[in-house]
Amino acid sequence: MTLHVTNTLTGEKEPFEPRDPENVLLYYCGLTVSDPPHLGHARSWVHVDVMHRWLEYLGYDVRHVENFTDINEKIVARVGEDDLGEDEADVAETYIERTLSDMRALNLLRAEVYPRVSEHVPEIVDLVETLIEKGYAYESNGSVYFDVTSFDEYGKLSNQELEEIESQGDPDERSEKRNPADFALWKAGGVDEAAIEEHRHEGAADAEHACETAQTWESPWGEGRPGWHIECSAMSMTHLDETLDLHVGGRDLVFPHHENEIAQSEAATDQRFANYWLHCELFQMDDEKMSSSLGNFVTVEAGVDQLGTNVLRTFLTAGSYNSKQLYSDETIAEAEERWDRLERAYDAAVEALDSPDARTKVEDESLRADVDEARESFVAAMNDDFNTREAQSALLSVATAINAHLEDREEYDYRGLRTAVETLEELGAVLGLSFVGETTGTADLAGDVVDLVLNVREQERDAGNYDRADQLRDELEALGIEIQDTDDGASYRLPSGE
RNA sequence: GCCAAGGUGGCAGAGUCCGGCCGAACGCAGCGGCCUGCAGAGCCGCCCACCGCCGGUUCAAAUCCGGCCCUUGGCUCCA
Repeated sequence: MTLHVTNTLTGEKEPFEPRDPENVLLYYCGLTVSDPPHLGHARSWVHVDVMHRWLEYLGYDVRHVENFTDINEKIVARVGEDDLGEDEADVAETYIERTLSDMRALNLLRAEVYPRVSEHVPEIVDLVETLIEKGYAYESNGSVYFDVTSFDEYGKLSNQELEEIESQGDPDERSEKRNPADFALWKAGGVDEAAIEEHRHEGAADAEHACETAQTWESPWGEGRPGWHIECSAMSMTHLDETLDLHVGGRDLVFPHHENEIAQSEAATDQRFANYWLHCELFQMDDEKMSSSLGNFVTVEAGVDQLGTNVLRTFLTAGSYNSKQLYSDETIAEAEERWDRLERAYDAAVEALDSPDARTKVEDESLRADVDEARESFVAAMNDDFNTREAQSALLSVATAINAHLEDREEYDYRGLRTAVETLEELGAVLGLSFVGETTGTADLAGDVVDLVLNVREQERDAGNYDRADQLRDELEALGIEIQDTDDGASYRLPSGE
């Protein structure tokens, strides 16, 4: 059973074969840092992170590169707003820091490099020059455009015919372009004020001033700024190779961004740009996608604060990366239940392992068989195009096996439980779920205080003062502390997230 | 208009590539039982699906083929 992935280029699910059997080159189209990251971004990040973790689990070394687009009109438009910064670079830096901190909060593995467009202008210029020399691009009024008619396979990723694309070109720019579908590799001059005006928020600097803060670079065609698409080609070639194994990004980038990346890269190198194109589907709000431009987003920061990393990651992987996912209070609540169920079973197993009864030689065949089976189905699910929903199901069935084993039992199967716990830890880690929370000093203290209250409650219960006992339980629950009475005393769970 | 993805139980969401083990997973909600002072958690069991519509292929179709309807995304701001 080997890994299979759905390749947008072919529309087929194919066996994954990296060029080098030991190393995988993974490029992820990162953010334009003009807004705080939202849960839609987090969904893609987490899925890419799970891909990265699974590839490592399979034994590959993963070289993972993820860019930041820090040159963009939308960034310029925010100059002066709040404390974002006084020029384009400041604003970008503010959001890059914010993004990296959000990524840490989501427990993402770090990429090897986070290249920035602003640091790769020379490479971009080189690439553009190559394209001009090879006859794929032309200069016009100080700007450089890619001539789509020169690249026979233009449209192969998004499955469109060139004439269809041509008819949709922006009429305002036709004058400079040979073909309306041609796209800019290099844009002459500074930033267009009108473009800034369009994206300005309240409180931002006026458009004229903002434009003045935007950086321009020298080039063979005069002062100017790089076009949007060329950056990813330049950066992925710089930090990885001319041919990538996996190129991942949001579904909304298929056209024009990825289509153009293919055209300019393959034209320049005569090599296939990426062997596998994977696209993450978007969040579905009521009847539209979540996006920065629609303003209907929840920030990653708010999501982590509200739900905690584990619940959030459970939510974000509750559907396959390449299927749309419904974003609603109900679907979030469901993810919370799924995670809680996992965590409760895990905690119960760990607790049982600590008890003296666990040292027996009882063997529970069905526990062991269920855990083995769960592991197999987890592996099969992940190998089948990173099916995280199925993988979660496998984890949940380990939880059920643990609970069933613990039910009405005097003696435990130590080895069986041990395996179950290790399986949850190991496979959970593939999804970035962490059962062993960091116990901070304050959490320990809180635990001690809760124990104290529970002791008092226990005395009240023994005395038959159930009203008083229930009151204490209600008050603890009002604080988010969940109480469970068991045969040997009450246990509790502190609120998750912290 | 063109391109792409999808329409599966009350909800959510796998399964569709490679037709039979799908008598449709996992979870939530609901119901019954056990446990319990009560509650929760948990266990066992159950309910709910003619798998968008119509036609075809086949011994056999949610899965393959054809047509239709609907939804969503993209069509140069987008993860």
